[in-house]
Amino acid sequence: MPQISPLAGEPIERADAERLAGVLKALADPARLRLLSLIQSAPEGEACVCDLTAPLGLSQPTVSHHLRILTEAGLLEREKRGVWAYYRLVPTAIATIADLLTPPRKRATKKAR
Amino acid sequence: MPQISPLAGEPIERADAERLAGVLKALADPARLRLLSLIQSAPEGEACVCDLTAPLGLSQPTVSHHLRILTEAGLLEREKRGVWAYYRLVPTAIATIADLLTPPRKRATKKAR
DNA sequence: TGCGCATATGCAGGACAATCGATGCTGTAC
DNA sequence: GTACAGCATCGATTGTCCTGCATATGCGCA
Repeated sequence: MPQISPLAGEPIERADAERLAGVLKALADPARLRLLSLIQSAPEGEACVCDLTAPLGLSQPTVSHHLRILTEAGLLEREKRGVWAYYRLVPTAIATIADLLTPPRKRATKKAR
Repeated sequence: MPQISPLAGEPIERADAERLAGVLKALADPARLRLLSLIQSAPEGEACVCDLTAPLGLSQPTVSHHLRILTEAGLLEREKRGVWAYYRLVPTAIATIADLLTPPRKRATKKAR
């Protein structure tokens, strides 16, 4: 995931706005939010495509499509084991996004970049 | 802004996913992120449309359109003073979104709902 | 009352995205 | 080797979104 300056503080640059919007766009879909939630709450914190189509009520190609978008956004990582493809959350990816949205709370305001 | 259950914890409901995606979709646009940033960093924490068109490089109707979307998402509030319309951030709106994305960190993990 | 400015709305075109069926690819089992 | 299961990709369709132009609305001022 690229380095992005936070939303708070001085006015955000155009390029930063586009990068942040790109990641947020990956998040801004009901199916993808449910995918993240399902994977995160799965037994080992991982799930394969066949486990995800039924709960979502979407076709397998569509689920694959959404998983691809989440992976390219840096939110998921993929591991192929046998015929199955296991997806899991990239550890701090979502928290990083949340931090970019939230103005610095406790810490001293440091001007990044 | 409607009550939404957080992304972490047990699998998110379809309706919650749609609500959260709705707000995120309002955020997931470069022009709107820059609008939020510009307004937040403006002198009094507020700005009128005429202050925002030039920095964005977009037409006035387009800026009005984006401000409308942000307002309807509960992220901005509008106050009409004379011929001008002043927009400011809804105090904790963005932080609330960030909290929904972030799993509980310091606190004991309590399964919400 | 009439004019001008700041903003909002309607409309349309072009670009992008979600979805699915069909198909290709790659391991596994027999 | 052959058949099958899981997954990714392709192509097509449908819908949604961003943007600007034209226009309407509303307010202040002379």
